[in-house]
Amino acid sequence: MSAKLTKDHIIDAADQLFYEQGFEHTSFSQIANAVGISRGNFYYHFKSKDEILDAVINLRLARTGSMLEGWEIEGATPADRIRCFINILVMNRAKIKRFGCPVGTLFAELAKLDHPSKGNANELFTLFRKWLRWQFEQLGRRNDADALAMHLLAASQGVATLASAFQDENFIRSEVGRLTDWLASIEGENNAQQEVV
Amino acid sequence: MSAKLTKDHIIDAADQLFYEQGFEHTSFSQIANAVGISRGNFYYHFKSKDEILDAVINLRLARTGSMLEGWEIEGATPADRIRCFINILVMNRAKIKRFGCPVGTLFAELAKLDHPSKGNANELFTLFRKWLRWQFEQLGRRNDADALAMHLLAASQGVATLASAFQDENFIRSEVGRLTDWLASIEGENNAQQEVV
DNA sequence: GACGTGTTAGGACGTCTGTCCTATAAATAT
DNA sequence: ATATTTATAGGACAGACGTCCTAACACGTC
Repeated sequence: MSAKLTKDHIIDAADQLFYEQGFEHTSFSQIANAVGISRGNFYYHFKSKDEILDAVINLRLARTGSMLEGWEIEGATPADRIRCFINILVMNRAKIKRFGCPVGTLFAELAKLDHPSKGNANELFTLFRKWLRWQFEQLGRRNDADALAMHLLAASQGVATLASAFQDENFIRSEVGRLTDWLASIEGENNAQQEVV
Repeated sequence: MSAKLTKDHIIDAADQLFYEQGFEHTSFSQIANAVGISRGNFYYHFKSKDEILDAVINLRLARTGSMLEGWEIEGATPADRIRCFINILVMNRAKIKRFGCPVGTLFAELAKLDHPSKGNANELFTLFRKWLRWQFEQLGRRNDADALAMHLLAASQGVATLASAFQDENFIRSEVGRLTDWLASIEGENNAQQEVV
């Protein structure tokens, strides 16, 4: 098998296991079993477990970037694009219920470990934050776009945490409803302002 | 030293270390060092690490219960009591920034480990949920008290997560402002309703 | 067919973990 | 003062971990 393929398989398997079990709780043996290679083969592809973690984070960053680009095309208006973000809570509700938010839970773990890659993991949050800020700016909220982005990010993190704690998918739906209404009210305010101007 | 005291010291030290480093990442050696006893002495007080975890959770449950009882006395109105809850975000902002919310991060870790004590840890959330629900009921929101309680819980979890991720205490302050306004609007609605009736 | 590079399997190494045993010291009761 | 319970220290134990070495396989190229 080509090295590139095996390496990608390792990263994919690690990505999933880190999400479901956490980084520290996942062992080389488990990843090796998932990929179907021997434990000793890792050193050829990665010098350490931390290198795998970095690769996983980079993978997630790339995938997140693609997703955001996709929404840029999919959503006609800034509000539509923000709704894409809000709706991932519903789309991924089953996994969120079981394992929480991939971004939030990874960061929380690395923060407790005070792990060197904590900063890299944080880039995932930053990616969403900047994208959302940009959308709110386009929506006409230039003064408080960042605050709105942070508020929305925090709301989605909270929803994911509680949905997981109480094993409640309906809570996701109802809070997504709230957020959608909140966004609509912002949209309305802005349109009203534009009409006035 | 009396057994009771040593046991309490162990639980206290474990409580702190579990919060700062996580449950799995904290070893017996670390707890022993913190307390100033030998590693081998644990077995006399606790049969396993999981037993220490349960003791820590019970300690947190007891402390949380006392805190809620205190707010019951401290706050004159239901809204005042809910404001006590909102304000712990500001009170504990330094620790939240460094280690996140003690309730949320512990649950997230145990959920990933699929640990038997996951349910016990969840009781911490339930304690807050029921107390908040009761306050919203007293505030006159009998129909949606639980939804409001969940919403407020989720909001505080999200604030804690992002404050930790972005190392931003100001974000805690601004979101607490938002939540206080939100609560005031609920209070206002309810008073208006009462005036109508 | 021999060669060299890229890739893999298997296992050794030292370290750390939670668990558990046993001997000793301290405290209490008789 | 002696006996008995309570509490502690120290270390043994097996297992798991991440790391790393080495031999062998698969592959094109000469």
